[in-house]
Amino acid sequence: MHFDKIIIQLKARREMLNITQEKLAVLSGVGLRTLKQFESGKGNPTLITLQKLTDFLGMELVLQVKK
Amino acid sequence: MHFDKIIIQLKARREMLNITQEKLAVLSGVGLRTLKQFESGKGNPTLITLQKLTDFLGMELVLQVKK
DNA sequence: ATAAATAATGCAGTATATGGCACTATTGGA
DNA sequence: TCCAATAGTGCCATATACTGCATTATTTAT
Repeated sequence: MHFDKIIIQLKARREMLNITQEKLAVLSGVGLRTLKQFESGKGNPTLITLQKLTDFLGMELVLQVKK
Repeated sequence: MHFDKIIIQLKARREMLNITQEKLAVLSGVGLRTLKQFESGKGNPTLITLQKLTDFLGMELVLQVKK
């Protein structure tokens, strides 16, 4: 997939915080099905969906020029 | 909007490279209408759409822990 | 001031993301 | 090994992103 890195990072962060997919889904306001699809590499979330997740996890999406 | 920053950065990068929306749309493989909606603050692009744009612009979306 | 280039918007069809539910698969601990 | 918790998947309805086309608005250069 194109965004393996983002998936892995988000998953790692969630696990580091000891939060299940179910909790993250509820607390971030993202559907459980949507989160599952994203974390398992299927799915193509919208920016808003992604931001709901990263917000709750204390993360942010940053756009930067490739070096 | 939630992602003003990303929009501004992308737009700035496009203009710095002297590329019109039309060219960027064609060359990145994103529909012109989609790009316009995004840059004008309407719209909620998917990750794939966003990556088509950032790829062409030599940029990348990075996920990081907020400080 | 005018013309040309570029950007924004309305409309509408198609594709797909979202989300719930039920079920299966996998993982982790006793 | 067995059970409970967690994660993955199929189905499917609804919402919405993606897109082209035509049109209008705005910006830029002459």
